[in-house]
Formats: sequence, structure tokens, C-alpha cells
Amino acid sequence: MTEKELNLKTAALEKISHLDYFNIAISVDCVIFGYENKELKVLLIKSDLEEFSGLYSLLGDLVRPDEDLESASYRVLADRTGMEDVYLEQVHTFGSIARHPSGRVITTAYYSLIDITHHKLQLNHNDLHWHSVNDIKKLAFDHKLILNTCLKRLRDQIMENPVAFNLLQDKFSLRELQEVYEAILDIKLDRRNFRKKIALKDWLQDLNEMETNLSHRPGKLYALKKQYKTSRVRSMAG
Amino acid sequence: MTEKELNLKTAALEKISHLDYFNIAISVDCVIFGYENKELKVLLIKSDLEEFSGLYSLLGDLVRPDEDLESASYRVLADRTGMEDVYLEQVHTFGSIARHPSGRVITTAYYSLIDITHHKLQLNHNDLHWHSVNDIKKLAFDHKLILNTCLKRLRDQIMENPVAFNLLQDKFSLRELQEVYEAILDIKLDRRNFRKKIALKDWLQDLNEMETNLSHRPGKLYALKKQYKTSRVRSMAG
DNA sequence: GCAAAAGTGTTAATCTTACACCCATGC
DNA sequence: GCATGGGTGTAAGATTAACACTTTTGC
Repeated sequence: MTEKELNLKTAALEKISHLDYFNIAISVDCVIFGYENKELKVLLIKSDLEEFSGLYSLLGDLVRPDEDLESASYRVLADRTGMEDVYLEQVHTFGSIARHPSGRVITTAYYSLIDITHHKLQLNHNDLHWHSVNDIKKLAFDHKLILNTCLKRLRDQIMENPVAFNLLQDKFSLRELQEVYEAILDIKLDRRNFRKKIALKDWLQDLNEMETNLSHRPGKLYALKKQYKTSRVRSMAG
Repeated sequence: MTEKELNLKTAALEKISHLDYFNIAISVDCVIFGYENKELKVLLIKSDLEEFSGLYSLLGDLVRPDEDLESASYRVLADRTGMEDVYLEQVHTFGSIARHPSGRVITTAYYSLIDITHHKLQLNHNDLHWHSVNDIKKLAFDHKLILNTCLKRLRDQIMENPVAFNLLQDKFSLRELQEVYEAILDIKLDRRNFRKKIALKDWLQDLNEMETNLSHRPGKLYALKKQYKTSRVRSMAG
């Protein structure tokens, strides 16, 4: 932009000078994490592009002109999982020129945590599947980079903010919670230290209920305190 | 996107179905921090839109179809400050529908730290000025929100990563460094504890030089170790 | 000698880590 | 009674926070 172009002008006039630039599309890509069999999973779909035939990709879609970024992400999530009230957080925007073979598409990555037992997704159709994060070698586009970036963010978050709970059902034992943390961080944790740390955070409500149907001593059940439950209205304007 | 649209198709075909969506523009906005007179400053320009007449805004520009997001940010920085090798980090992307009066513009915010004494910007022209961060009440667009978001990120970063040094000249005393930290965090720090903490990080090189031209006892001068100096090649593919 | 900031160490409090035993349940 | 995990405390080490005196320089 030259100095000349910086002079005062109306929004309408500016719009005209912008027209050249309206040939970049923007998408959102959602790294949807789930948890099952003591493993952190991510929801992937077979790429629908010939260029990436055989590869999986994250769930994403172009942002519509009349929706903001978060709405687009929630839409992708709702379309794919049938879930509405989910944890969603923006992580990073990826804008390399050649990242999409169809043209210039800049994508904003979000990560989401859902209770894998609650969604109503039609996994059998449309090649939608849960994949163990640790087993993922290659993805379409730059989606492996996006996944790694989101995984790092998730790991950075879980000790500070009560977000990992979104991967579990409403009622859970401390063992189950610890196993979620271990799956996310991909390390073993000390049971006593873990329980102390969680107790200090004061995130949990003791339900005065016990696990059932176990072949060992049942543990107490807890729930995340109401004030920490994810609600769809989140921090920053998109 | 319906299920039908999810069938395998070539990139070329997909491009056609995308055309509807190429009416969103993307911009970058740079929160350029500087430091002077023990205050954290940010570089602002008088808004060139009638809608925001009298208000200041961040420095930004639309992203060109042939440049990635980081290149666009570096371009904005170079155009405005004449500086090339600066610290720049992506923070967040803001995509509310009505955030820009000229149309749908999604913006990715970067923050940058520069040595205010080194840039060669023509402050007198084009209403470009340094403003004390603490004095900023209202900005054009959603730029106050963007500024706050970047300031928070900066505050979260400085104890973990050697970035605050970018605000200072190459040689500095520990007092100057502490004053930078105090300006960023907007709190007073304990001198002994601050020096201990910085010493532990092992970021600094003792230059065996002293301050000069002071009306009190001069302090030793230090420089950031070479391996921590900002180079333009940065982490993630933008 | 006075003003201004440099330089420096100890103690208490907090947090983190490592580690082991008895208990309740299902089989 | 045995296998499995539940539940719990303590001690050592590391980190953080609070705090004061002597030294060097310019004037």
C-alpha cells in the first residue's frame, strides 16, 4: 500500500480497492480429540481430493461469508458429530501459499474435546473414523502440522485449565481422569501426586457415588463443578 | 456441505464449488511494541476510514494472493518501520462478521517487538505515532481487543522465552532490562529476585563493559547470547 | 558528603518429586 | 486367598518471595 492509498476514504471506496484481494478463501479445520481405550484419538475423514487419495484429513470447511470463524467451527463439529455444546479453542492460522492444491486457502485451526461415547456420528458412512493420535504418520494437506500444533496446545492447557474433562463422561473416577491425562501427555503420572494436584485445583465435585461393575475395589465418582462446564459462549470474538 | 459434495473430486472441480466463498478478504494486523521512557509503547496510525475518523488503528494490510501470512506481516513491518529482522509471532485470528465496515475481512494478529531507537520510520508523515499502551482507551475496528490479546500473549511469553530483549538496544544493563519487564508486566519487580531469575535462564552474555555518562554508579553491560537472537526464519509455516 | 543506583545472600514458605503400605472388591 | 486398583502421607529438593546493607560513581 503506497502513501497515496493511505489517505482518508470512505469504507465504500475502500471496498473497491479491496476487490483484487477477494480471491483468497478461508477455511476452518477442527482437530477433534476423543478418548477411548486409554488412548487419545482424533477424528479424521478420508480426503475427498484426488491429490491426497488414500490419505486422511482433519474435518474442515470453508467459512461462509455470513458466519464468523467460531460459528464455522461449531458447524463443522455439529455436522460431523451431532454435538453442540463442545469445547472449542482457536489455536493457529496456517496460510502458506501452496498449502491447498485447489487454490489459495488460509485455514484457522481449532481443537475440540468431545466425549467419544456421546456423539451420534455416522462413522460407517463417509469414511469418518477415530484414529489413535500416536499412530498417525501422514495426513493430507498440512494437517499433520496442524494436528501437532493443536496437540501441543492441548498439552499446555490441561494443567492450567479444566478442559480434559470434556473427554470423559459426566461421572468419572480419579483413575479414569488420570488415564486421560496420561493419554494426552503420553507419559505415566504418579497417582498420589496427581490426586494432590487435582485436589488443589478444586475443579471437582464429589458425587458420593462409587464405580460399579468392576473386578476390583471401586473408586469414588466425581464430576466437574458446574462453573467449569463448557458453555458454547467463549472468550474472544472470533 | 452435504454428503453429496463430499464425494471424491479433483482439486480443479473443487475450485469451482469454492468460488462462492472467495469473497472474504484476509488481512494481517501487527501490534508493534516498542519501549521508551520506561513505558511500553505501541505503534498506531490514524485510521484512514471515515467511520473511524479521529481514531487510531493498528498497522495492517490485506494479504496478497501470492504471499503467506508471515510475509504479509513482515511487509507491513518493513513498510512502516524500515526494519527487517524483527521478532514477530502470530497470536490470534479475528473473524467476526461485522468487524470491518468495508466488508468481510478476517484478520490475523501478530505482535512484534522492536528497538524503538533503531527504526527509521517517518513518524511525522502519515500520522504514525508511538502511544503508551496504558493510555490507549479506544481504537478503530476491534483493534483494542487485538491489542489486549497480544499484550496478554507478550506477558505470558517474557518469562519463558528471551523475547523482551528485542525492545532494547544490543547492549543493556540489568536495570534497563528490569525496567522493560516492569513496563510490560505493569508491576514492580524485586531487583535481587529478578537478577537471580535472569541469571538462571542463562540468556545473557557479560560484555565486560560498563555504562557511561550516568550520574550514579554504572552497571555492567550485557547482551543477549547469539543463539537467542531473533532471526527471521521462525517456527511454524504460517 | 550526598544522591542515585549497583551489587549481593539468607530465610521462610511453597511447590514438586519420589516413594510404600494397607484396604475393598470380584472372582 | 489372590489379583486389581483405591486410598493415603512424608521427607527431600527445588523454587519463589520477602527483605537490607555496603559500594561506586558524578556532582
